[in-house]
Amino acid sequence: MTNYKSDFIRILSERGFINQCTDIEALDEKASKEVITAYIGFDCTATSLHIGSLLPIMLLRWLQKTGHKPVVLMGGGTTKVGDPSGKDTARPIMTNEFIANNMAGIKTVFDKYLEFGEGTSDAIMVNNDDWLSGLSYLEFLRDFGRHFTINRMMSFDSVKLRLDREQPLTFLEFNYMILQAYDYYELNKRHGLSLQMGGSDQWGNIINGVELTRRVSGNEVFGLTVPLLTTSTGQKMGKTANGAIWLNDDMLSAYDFWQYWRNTSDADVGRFLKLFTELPLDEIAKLEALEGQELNEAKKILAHEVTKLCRGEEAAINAAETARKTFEEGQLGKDLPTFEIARSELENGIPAFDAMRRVELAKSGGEARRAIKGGGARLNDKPITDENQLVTLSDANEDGLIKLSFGKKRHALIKPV
RNA sequence: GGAGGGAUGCCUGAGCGGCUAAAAGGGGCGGACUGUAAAUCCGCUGGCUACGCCUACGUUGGUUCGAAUCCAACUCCCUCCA
Repeated sequence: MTNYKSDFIRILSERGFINQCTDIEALDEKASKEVITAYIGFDCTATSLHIGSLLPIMLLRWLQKTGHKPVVLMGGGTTKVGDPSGKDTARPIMTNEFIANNMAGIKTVFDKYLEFGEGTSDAIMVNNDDWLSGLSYLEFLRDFGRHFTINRMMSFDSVKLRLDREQPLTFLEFNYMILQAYDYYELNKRHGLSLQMGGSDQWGNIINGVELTRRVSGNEVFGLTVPLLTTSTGQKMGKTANGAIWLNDDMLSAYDFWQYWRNTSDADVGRFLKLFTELPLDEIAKLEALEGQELNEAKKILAHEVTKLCRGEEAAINAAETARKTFEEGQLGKDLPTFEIARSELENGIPAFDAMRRVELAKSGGEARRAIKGGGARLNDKPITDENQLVTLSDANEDGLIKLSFGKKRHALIKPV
């Protein structure tokens, strides 16, 4: 490993953030001498980002921590087009209202990771719709279109993937990379940005921007990507039986968020501690060295640290406590998802399969029935043997709660009201 | 504009008149084993209070006792020709 001069590049390198960089030595040199302003773009395709975006966010956080200036680019304009990178079908066109709504949801998460303001290393947020929507087609083609050759565009992975698989790539999507490249030029001009970062799937888009900026304005700017994270089992991160692991708390409870990290595979613990927490490396090295069952302690620390950043310390502590009660003491943790059901209804009894569905452990009655048949459903920790078995008020424990479980890890409570 | 090929469940991909809620693999979920891990083995994988019913094989009609399978039109895609 090379000895980097700047804190920024050195830390990224030590922690495993760097996948590719246009010119790491020159960037390091620059970062060691002056405050660099760097940005990452975020698509507005959903009302919240999920943990797939956490790595880029941590990147911005380290940037700020090492004295540089982060710029969060909301893709309000580019989301109207849709990034074809890594996708083998076009995404449906999203309405402007939908995009605006998504952007509002996504914005909230950044306050937790970055300091916004007017100071030299304070973060700012910009929206590329501000300059993209007003572009005049013909002028844009003459000023910027001439810098792109089709020959070269065809050689990018995002394009090749579609062509190789004989999937259609519309002209709309084909233009995405040009718009993103233009973003870089525009941000360099407006705010003096000299570094664009992103996931490794953005490499092609990023170097297009680097080149466009150099050709049009003659400025040397940089690009840097983080690895596309997969778990050691080769899965993309962030999917579970319940859905995606969202960053926004109204989309996923802190308990479920905590649990996701607690369930990290052994082989991933060290890597994730380096990437997703800010613990010192020597401490991580100790945790990583734990073996067998003891590694579970490292997973709890991982879960705590990540949850603390994203959801706050109190939420992290509560989640840990609920998990401890649920798994280590076999009791009921108060953060388990709780559903209110009318007393009168419970007096008559609700069939077990229906109760499973009502507390959202199963998506359908059929799924609940299958779980029961397969021996994976439990009422107050006792296996449910008959799918029509009634859940009644008499199943409530001393605190007046009824516990239903789907598998060993997913639990929910019924509160009679 | 002309000629051919294609569209199947979360994905890949068989089926080409009844035995097909649709082979096989992947993924996912559950169980056993464990450490709330991995690997391995086993089961499940459209909906419905359910030995039955309903919706499904691009869309809409048609042929037939019966269609994912045959016919027609349409939509979208691919390849070749102009």
